[in-house]
Amino acid sequence: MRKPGILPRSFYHRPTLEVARELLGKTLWRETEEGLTAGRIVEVEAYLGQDDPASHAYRGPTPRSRIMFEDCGRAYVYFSYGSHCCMNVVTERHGTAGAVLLRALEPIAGFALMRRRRGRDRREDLCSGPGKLAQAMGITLRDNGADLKLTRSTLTIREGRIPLEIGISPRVGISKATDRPFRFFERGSPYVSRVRV
DNA sequence: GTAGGGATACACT
DNA sequence: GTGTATCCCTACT
Repeated sequence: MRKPGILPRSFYHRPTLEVARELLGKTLWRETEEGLTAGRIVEVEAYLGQDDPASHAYRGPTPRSRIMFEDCGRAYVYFSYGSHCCMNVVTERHGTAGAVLLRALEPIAGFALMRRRRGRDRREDLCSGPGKLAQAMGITLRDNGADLKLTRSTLTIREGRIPLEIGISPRVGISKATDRPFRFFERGSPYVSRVRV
């Protein structure tokens, strides 16, 4: 399969909310020994730094959140609720924390492999949530820090078809700063996570 | 509606 | 070093 061009550093080196909105429609590509999987980003959430109580970076850098303060265009992967990994994309300049959580993908390649990893058949069940998409793409804590901008990387973000209409809502699954409209999704997509808006 | 699961951060000793 | 509250969730009932 022919792959689109990789997003450059300048794409990530901007305010997090801007990057979050523009990540919609871009494509995430993953290559492993098992094969290729890819999906189009249809739902994201922005997490800021010191100003954002819902962010892992809120209390400054820790061993886990350190990467959010560093080089942009890398993956921040964390382990959650005992069984799932979630993938974020680091934004902003070095020293300023920011990341965009990838919440849902529209599968575009490697359907069989995604189904095998997920143990689910329906396309809507493969990547419709942050834990689900990490599982479908084979993303684990070992991918924490992976550079998404390098051709030789097995995890990359590339160009894609931009959405017709973008929806905005508060973030889900958080207990602090629940009023901020930091969730962006492709309106009408059957592949977004099934949470109330 | 809720069980499950493990890493993380921080308050303590 | 130990205790414990929390968590950017999923799958099942």
